[in-house]
Amino acid sequence: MCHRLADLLATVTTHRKNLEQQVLPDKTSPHTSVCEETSIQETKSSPVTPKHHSRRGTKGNRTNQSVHLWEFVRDLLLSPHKNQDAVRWENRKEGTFRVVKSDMFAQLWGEQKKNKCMNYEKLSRALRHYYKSGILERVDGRLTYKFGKKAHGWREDSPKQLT
DNA sequence: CGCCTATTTCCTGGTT
DNA sequence: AAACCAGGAAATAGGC
Repeated sequence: MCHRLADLLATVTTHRKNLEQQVLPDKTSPHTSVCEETSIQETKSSPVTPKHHSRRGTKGNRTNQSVHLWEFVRDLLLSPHKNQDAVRWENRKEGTFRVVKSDMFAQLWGEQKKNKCMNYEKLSRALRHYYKSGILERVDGRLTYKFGKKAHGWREDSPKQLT
C-alpha cells in the first residue's frame, strides 16, 4: 500500500513520525488510488509477453521467483532490449554502471514489481542496502554503482556462478 | 501463526 | 534549488 495521501493532508502541522495515528477511518476519498504520478499508462494492449520459462521444466521450480533487484539490474544491463537508456555500463570489466535515466529506471523496476509508486529515491535506498551485503560496492560519482563480490552473472565471460 | 529476508516507505541531514 | 547520497527505523510482502 502506498497511499498515505490522506496522511499528508493530516500531518500538515506535525511531521513527527510518532503519535500513533492508527485512526484513519476517513474514507472521504472514494478512490484513494495509488500514488499516480506519471500518467503514462501505455501498456494496455502492448505485447509485453515475456514468453519464456512457463514455470516447469526441471522439477525444482520453487527456489525463487521473485527476481531480486540486483538481478533485475544485471539483466537490464545485459539486454539492450527494454533498457531504453535507463542504465548503462560505465566499465563492463570493472562491473561499474551508471543510471542514465533515474526516472525510467525506477519506472521499469516498478513495473517488474507491480508497484506504481516506485521512484529513484526508494530504489536507490534498496541499492544502498546492497553495500552491506557485498552485492554492490560503493564508487564515487553520482548515479554510478558497481557489482560486488556477491554479484555474479554480469561478466562478459562468466559461465555462471563461480563466486 | 511466527520467523526471516528482501525490499519498501519515510525521514533527517548532508552534498553536488 | 533540484537531484542525489547516507543510513537508521519501521513496515510490508512472500516464503517456509
